[in-house]
Amino acid sequence: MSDADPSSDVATGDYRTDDPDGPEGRPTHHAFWADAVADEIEARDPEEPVVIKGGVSPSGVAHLGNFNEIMRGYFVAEVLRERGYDVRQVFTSDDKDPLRKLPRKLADPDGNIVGLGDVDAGALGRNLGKPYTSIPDPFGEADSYAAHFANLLKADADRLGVPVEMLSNTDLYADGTFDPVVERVLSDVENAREVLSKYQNKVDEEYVPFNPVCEECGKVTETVTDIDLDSKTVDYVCTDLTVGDQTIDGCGHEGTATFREGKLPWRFEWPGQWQVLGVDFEPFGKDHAEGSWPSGEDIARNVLEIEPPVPMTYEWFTLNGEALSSSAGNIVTVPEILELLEPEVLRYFFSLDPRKARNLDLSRLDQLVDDFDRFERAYFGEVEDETLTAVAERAYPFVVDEVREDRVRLPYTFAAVLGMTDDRDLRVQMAYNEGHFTDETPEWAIEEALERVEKARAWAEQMDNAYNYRLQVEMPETDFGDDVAAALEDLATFVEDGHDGEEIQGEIYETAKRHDIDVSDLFGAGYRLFFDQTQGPRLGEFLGDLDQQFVVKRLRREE
RNA sequence: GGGCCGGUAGCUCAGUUAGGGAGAGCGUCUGACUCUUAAUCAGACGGUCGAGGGUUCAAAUCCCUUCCGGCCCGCCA
Repeated sequence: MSDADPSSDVATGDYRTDDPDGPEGRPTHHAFWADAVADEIEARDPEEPVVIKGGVSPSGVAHLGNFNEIMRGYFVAEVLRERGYDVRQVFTSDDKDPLRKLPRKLADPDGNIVGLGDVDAGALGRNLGKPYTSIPDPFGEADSYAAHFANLLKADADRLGVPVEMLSNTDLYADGTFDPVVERVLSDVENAREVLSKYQNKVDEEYVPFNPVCEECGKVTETVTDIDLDSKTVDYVCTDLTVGDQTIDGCGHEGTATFREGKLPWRFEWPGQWQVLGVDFEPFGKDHAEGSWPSGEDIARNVLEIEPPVPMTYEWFTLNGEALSSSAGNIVTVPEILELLEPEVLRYFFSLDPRKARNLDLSRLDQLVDDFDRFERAYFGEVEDETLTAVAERAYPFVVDEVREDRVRLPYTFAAVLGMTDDRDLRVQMAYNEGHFTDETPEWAIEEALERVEKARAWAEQMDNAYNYRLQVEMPETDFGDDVAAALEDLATFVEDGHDGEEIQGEIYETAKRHDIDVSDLFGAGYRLFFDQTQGPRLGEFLGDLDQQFVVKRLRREE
């Protein structure tokens, strides 16, 4: 590609494999995007282990969007492993970056979002400008602010069953891993300037692409006054750091730093990671597609003289129709979403085409789960949809921990109905009655299916939606007319005589007719008695599943 | 202003590489089940494929123009 041209055929997210040397002489079509990416990596004949990287700057909250960095790479890693490659998936925490401004929200060690007011904000404020790894963990548990954040991400990756190796940029500088890159950039500083200046206006003849950490105040500095390649040190002045419209004061100290006591600016650091880690593939958000990627590619080739990794741009997704924003509170974390659905459903979400911006609508999680269930059935050949089946055949095994055909999925909204009662036996019975379980269903499948009930129940409660009904253990307050009361008594007798749910459902209509009351009034009375609401699930069949004596007593309004 | 990506049914999306029948699920409506009440079953409705033009025997798909949304084009990451 043209060096000055920021557009790139690969960075656009167009990952068709188009290898002119391919034996077929034309692109191979893949149903699953990760296969196409894997083709591209394979075509480069990579050394093993193949390295797949992701990375972010530790911001304070590990939200679902950050997970693109891990999950997109995960699918490519799995495809390559299946093809017989040894694959190493790494995640770099860009933790030598300075804290530039106070985060408005943080995640506590359990992943819960808390405000700045819940921690010592003053202590954080005094650390502005220092590397994240030099700042104490606001929650006092991890080694540093950066470590706290990295722990959260690692825990989330574990929850999703993704084996990823966490790497600290700070460590990579400290242990000398980055030495060759820093030496290269600083020994060829004019060329480095020239390349970067195509992308950044601020690069002038004074610009030195290295930011020493001030030995006096600990802040990341920007003013290098001299480079000594022989002793591998730079001289610097700790000047003010401008961040947007804010200024972080420098201490004015003049000192000398080794190549390990500072950091490269991001535009060099990223390609530097590719070099020292031997990165073969890296997904990145669309914000990088037209900024860092073109410059990174250029720097890799023309400053470091390495081949950049296969890139892939992923679209951002929105949450409930709005951009993810921790400051605006429009955020969801992995632990939060795992309260509402199973890990495999979340993995499925990330297996979808990365080019498409997707909206994660929590109020319609049932749709996502239904889609997953259908995807799963397609894998087992139970869906008449060739396209979906083709994708499922490739992607499904990477989405679930284990492929097991006997698995039972209760439809999510049905699971929400089961969640109206805490009685496990009742839940199982209702699922039997609906044919989701049979005598053939293994016990483990029942156990796993029931886990979705807890998720769907949490969803119904959090969304306070049409499934948020609770079977009332205590008798609700009622105020029925004589005719309704008489009808309820009739119904109680009917139930007492022993009838199944279907019969009870029919009898509700009959009883209402006999007593010359509106059917809706009788249903309303039933919903009041059992749910303390004006509506609810299909009443007769629900009652048929409950304990008979309980139903009879409740209909008679006895405690 | 320039560039990149996206726009297909009410919702969520597949289909766009390599031109040929406009699709799925959910929702909605109707009906069935002794039954207006969210878990069953059947059927139907529903889209000028963002818009306009071009190429073609044939365009959601290729080309041009254009509208809308997101992102990049300061610094930083």
